[in-house]
Amino acid sequence: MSDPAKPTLLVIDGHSLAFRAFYALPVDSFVNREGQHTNAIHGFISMLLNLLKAEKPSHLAVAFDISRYSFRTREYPEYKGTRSETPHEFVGQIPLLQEALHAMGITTITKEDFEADDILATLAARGSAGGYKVFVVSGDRDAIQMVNDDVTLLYPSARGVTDLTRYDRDKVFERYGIEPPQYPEVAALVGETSDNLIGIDKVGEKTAVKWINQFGSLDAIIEHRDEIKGVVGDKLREQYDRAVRNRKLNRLVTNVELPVGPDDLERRPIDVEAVTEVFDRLQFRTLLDRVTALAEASPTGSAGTAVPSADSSDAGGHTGPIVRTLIDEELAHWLRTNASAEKAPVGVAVEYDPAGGVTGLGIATATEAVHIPWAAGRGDYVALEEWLDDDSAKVVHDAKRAYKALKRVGLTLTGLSGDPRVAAWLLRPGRTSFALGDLVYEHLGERMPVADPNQLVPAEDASGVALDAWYTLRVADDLLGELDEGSRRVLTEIEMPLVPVLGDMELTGVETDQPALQALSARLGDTAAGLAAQAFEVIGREVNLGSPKQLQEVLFEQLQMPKTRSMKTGYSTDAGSLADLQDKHPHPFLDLLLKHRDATKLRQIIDTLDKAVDAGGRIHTTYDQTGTTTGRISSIDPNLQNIPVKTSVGHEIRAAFRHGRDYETLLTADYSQIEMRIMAHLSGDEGLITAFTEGEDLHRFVGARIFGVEPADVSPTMRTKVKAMSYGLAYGLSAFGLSKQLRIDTAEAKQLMGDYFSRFGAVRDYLRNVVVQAREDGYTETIFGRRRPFADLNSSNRVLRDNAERAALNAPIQGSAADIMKIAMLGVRADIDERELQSRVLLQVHDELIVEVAGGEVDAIEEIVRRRMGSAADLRVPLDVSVGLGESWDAAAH
DNA sequence: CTTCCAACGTA
DNA sequence: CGTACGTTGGAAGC
Repeated sequence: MSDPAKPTLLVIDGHSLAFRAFYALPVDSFVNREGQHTNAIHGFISMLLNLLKAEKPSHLAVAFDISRYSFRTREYPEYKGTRSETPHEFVGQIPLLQEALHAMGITTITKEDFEADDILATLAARGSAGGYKVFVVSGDRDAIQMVNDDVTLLYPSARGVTDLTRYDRDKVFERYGIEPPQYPEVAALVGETSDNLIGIDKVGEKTAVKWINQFGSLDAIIEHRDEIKGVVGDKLREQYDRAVRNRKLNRLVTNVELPVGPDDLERRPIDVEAVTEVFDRLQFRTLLDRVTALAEASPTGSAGTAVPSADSSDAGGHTGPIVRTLIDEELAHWLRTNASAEKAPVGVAVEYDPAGGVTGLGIATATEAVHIPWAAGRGDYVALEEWLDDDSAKVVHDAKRAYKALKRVGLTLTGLSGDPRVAAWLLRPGRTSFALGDLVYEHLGERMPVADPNQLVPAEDASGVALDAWYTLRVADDLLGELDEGSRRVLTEIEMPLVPVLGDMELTGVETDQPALQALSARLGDTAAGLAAQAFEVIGREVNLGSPKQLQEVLFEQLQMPKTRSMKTGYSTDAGSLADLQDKHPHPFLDLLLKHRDATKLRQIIDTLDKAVDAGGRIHTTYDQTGTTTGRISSIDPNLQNIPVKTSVGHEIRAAFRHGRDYETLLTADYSQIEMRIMAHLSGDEGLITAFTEGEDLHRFVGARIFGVEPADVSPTMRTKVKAMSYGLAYGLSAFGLSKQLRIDTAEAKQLMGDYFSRFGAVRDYLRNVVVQAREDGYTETIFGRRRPFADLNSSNRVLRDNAERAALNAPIQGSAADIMKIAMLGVRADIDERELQSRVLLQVHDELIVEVAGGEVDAIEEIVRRRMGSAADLRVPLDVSVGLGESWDAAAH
């Protein structure tokens, strides 16, 4: 333990420790979803957290080398010359580590022309002179010279980076038999292979220590070199200049000019929001927990607490609200006084029961919070019901969930003005958690009280939901303040009005022909079984055809097929690879396997749908309003946005989605080529705009321009190529990718791309500019101001950077399309409500809406849908909408 | 029992 | 070496 009377300074050699960590942890076990290796960062942070806990330093800094070059390499170019290339997996981890450290409030220091150890030595010297107890963490043995009564070296052992050996004066003496300042003299005599410093031949540690103890210093040894007998004496006399040079180079500089001194390194609060962002990106879950736990424990020293404590009497300036339970007239009065339409928004939270019902409500202003027990069928909540359904502004976390739960118990939630979940998503769509507690912690720096998990029955006072409402309001305020104006408008004008629209779509569900699904499943089951039997016959044994591992055995060992694309776990057996194999090495097993996979996959999809059918024969999906990074909604449980369509079985599946008994038909409406139209709009490319305003068939028109023929003479092959090219553009497709997809050679693909861009140059300019702009701004923006931040556009890791560039290229296009569809949905809903029609939108599949049309409303709905979808945005090209009618989703397709 | 991966469905 | 998603079974880790 450190002396409580003395401040403790901890200084770390960032590069050497990160490098140790890199070799201590398996590279392949630490890769984030973007392919960035993180093992060095993980190991380093883990070590750091252990140190913070164990040593509780009051002052802290991490020093980094700027480059491999320093005054030492100028003096002796061979210095560290034997070091090999930095492994590519290590590249890029250092900047990320520095980012993580900054988020943790830790100072990092670099100094041109010096090595990190010189910085450490300087800080250690100043710290020790300034009355600090100093810990130096370095993986470089030269750091031993810094050790004295105030300075302890923590040196990583061979076992790993978290296992540090403490070298104080006694330990150094015990290990080397000398005092710390003498260590570099020993090292100078012996040499240091890792630094490419060659010592005196035949002199090892034993000899060097013996001489030092005998003569007192390196200078004295050299002075008395004639007294040393034997071969080593000869070598010393021959080579002593080596020791002199080594000593010059391994002397750490203790007076580097630094912008900071020990006193400036007082530990600062951890920026939990920033840490969460960085760790999310790195996919450090347990480390995030450890850091936040540390932030809560609050560091030592007078820097203050890392975060205001949840204790409301503490810092942060917030005292807890007055919590009361109100019903009847008292509640009515409270609502009139505190939560009318003229007042500021209030927070609302719902207490859900496990079945999806409601057991209570919380409503809160900035200073007061009210708990309302709810029991279905009680008649004394008239004022509450009216208030919920009026225009007074309500802020609700996960508003869609609340809207649905309340609607199920007969309450309508209106006036939704904000949702911290959605706001946090708009601020940073890539984040992993949108839980209220996490948002509160990050943005307010407070821990929400959690219910005691050991308590089976919730507390009697049930103030929990009232406090939820209070925190909801406060965190929503904070988030709103962080949003830029464009994002705020997306929140209030698109996302919040969309909540009830999506909620009603989910509650309504879609009618399903369950017997048809089951029959289809059985049929595919038979098919699959037959195919499996044949496949087993062909290979003479039974294997699990669904196991990539067992398939690899069959294909590459038993059947000796040529190796396919290699993966982490072996060689790929995906459909593309199998098709390639069939070309090179035809075998009946391959075809049977592909067909079997097809049948089982479809059956699995059908069975999933079958299980999701409710008692009323309908399937209810849940739309995740915060599920994507681009602005789209996603669909879960079940996912109705990936129902097969391309194959004949796909059509049969879609034929099982039908209109309800009391409705006349299904109507599907979809945007044609919306993303290409958005590209035309955003790029302002005259050619592309003309294609959309004049051309009958986009790809034919574009093909005619590219190949220099009349539209009528564009062959199907030409059209296919142009279509692939056009669609690929918005995804950042390369010539290589295009050639692979079209099975043409790269030269032809390059030619095609060149021809395309020579005719539609503004498209290329636009796509380039998106990336340039995003690199500058750090984010992309849709037509409506929805932002998506990008962290890796300036990454030194090419894979990361390229991936980020393609995503940045696509984000404004995909995102604007998503915005347009959402605006259209709001318009359709507004018209249906206004005209009191009975028809209802059931599903959204990114560029398609499926509507269940009530009797006699077909014409009205078609008009509404066409008009609202067609006018959702005012672009330089028309938005084309195609509409189909039919008794099933399949029949209504077009 | 949980987490990861390969594979594959959609726009 | 093409963006954005969700679900699945098997394998591997606990």
